[in-house]
Amino acid sequence: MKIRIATWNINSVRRRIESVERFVNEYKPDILCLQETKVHDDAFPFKAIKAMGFEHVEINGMKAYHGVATFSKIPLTKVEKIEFCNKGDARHIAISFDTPTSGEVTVHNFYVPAGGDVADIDTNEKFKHKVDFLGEMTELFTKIDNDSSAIMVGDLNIAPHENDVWSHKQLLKVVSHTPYEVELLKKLQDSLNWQDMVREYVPTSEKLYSWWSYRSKDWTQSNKGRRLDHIWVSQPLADKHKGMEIALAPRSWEAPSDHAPILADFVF
DNA sequence: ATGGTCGACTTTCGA
Repeated sequence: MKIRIATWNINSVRRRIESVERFVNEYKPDILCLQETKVHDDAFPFKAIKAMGFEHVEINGMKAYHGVATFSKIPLTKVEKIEFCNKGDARHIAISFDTPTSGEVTVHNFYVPAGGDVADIDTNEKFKHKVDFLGEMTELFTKIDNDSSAIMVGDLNIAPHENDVWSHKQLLKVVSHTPYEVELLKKLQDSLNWQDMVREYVPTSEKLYSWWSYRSKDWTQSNKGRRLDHIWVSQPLADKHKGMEIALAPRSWEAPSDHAPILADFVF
């Protein structure tokens, strides 16, 4: 059973529905996880997504902000949406499906709060939200059995390694790369002994990014990126993935998202 | 140069 899973912060699914369609046609994911859909469930473009071949469309949205969605061509055995931090926002959706070799596999789709501009929980409510959110995620995965088959994808809004950002020194105090956030991400990774799948394919000695700011005339020329998007797998799946790609082409499509999609191939 | 650009039922905020 070959399965291709993709994750993409789309920055408004309605503004970029044509890009989603092009991405599906060209990269052919079996499961597609989107973040920042920015649309209330009542206005979600269901028909367009189903027309792309996804029979199963699971959404968790809110008006104007945040929102995640997971589309699947594979029948689902379970769907779960967890509300973190009791703030009424929509940042998680999990789907499960059956496999011949790994039992039931669960794919968690996350959009972690960006955290605002100042890395201080006392003066910046958004940063406190980010810290609390990561804490609740860690708590959740600590409770889950280490033998379970789990995949976590999404925009975690943290670039942990020195080569996950264009300049380690210049970003040390910038939210997304502060030592405190990196420490919290490490705790999250330890909670289920997650494998950072993407870095299995590109060693930490090499620069690797998935996001480039809109505030740059030519993102390819300045190449001031950060690796904010991730795919992690639990230990039972550590040898089930067969390939990975950060798809750079969609970042140059017309009216692009500021994030590039990431693809992961599995054989179960 | 403390800039710059996106998207959202918007004249401002979140990213």
